[in-house]
Amino acid sequence: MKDYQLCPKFENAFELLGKRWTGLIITVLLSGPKRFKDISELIPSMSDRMLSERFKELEAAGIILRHVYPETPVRIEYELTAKGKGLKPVMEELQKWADHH
Amino acid sequence: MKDYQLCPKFENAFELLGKRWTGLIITVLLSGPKRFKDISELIPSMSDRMLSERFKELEAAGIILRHVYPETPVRIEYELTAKGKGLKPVMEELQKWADHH
DNA sequence: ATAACAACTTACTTTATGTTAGTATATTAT
DNA sequence: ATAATATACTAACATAAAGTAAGTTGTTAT
Repeated sequence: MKDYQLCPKFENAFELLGKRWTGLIITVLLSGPKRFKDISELIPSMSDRMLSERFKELEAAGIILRHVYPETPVRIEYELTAKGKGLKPVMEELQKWADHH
Repeated sequence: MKDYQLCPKFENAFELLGKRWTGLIITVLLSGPKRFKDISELIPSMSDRMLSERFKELEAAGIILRHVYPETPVRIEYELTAKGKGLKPVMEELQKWADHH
């Protein structure tokens, strides 16, 4: 029964979300811009190394923006782009599912 | 701005979907029960080894069922449980997102 | 007896992730 | 002046996950 065909865009989406931590990082950012340390504390089981790597991937994918505020100490915030915010309904449905099952 | 708290159920959801191939396998199964070879052909970049491993994880998580039909050659089908089918809205939202961005 | 087929499994290599320690820059404390 | 603190990382190394290719099992077909 091979009645289904995967679409490349959908497969691409999973190359991102199918990586560990990516979904949680995006979810946390849906509540507003955050600093490195904030996210690190909200997802304590994730290492700094992974957060740093995921930030770079998400920025390259156009899902987050990196803002540098030259205060002292320097403040760097990560914020979802429109593309990133577009994932909100996905996360909401997933939250519903997680609650039910 | 630490105004967000992750819920454990949601984190669990990402322990599954945050693994490579899991999302695609579930998506393919949303169109109906499939055999090992069917899925393997629908997702050609995935190895048999991974499909086998993911099937076991998904079965253990109560997301798919394994049916054995003692024909010759034996037919084995994998089918989503109610819990598995519950992910349909998630995948639909993700598909929408993938189309727009 | 040999080949063909589905559904895997095994052994080995490569990549991803985890762990711990360290760097750069600036301010504050002693 | 020196040490301590803070943020935002990076580097080096170890372990776990995933990729690759070949092999196994059980059955039917030739």
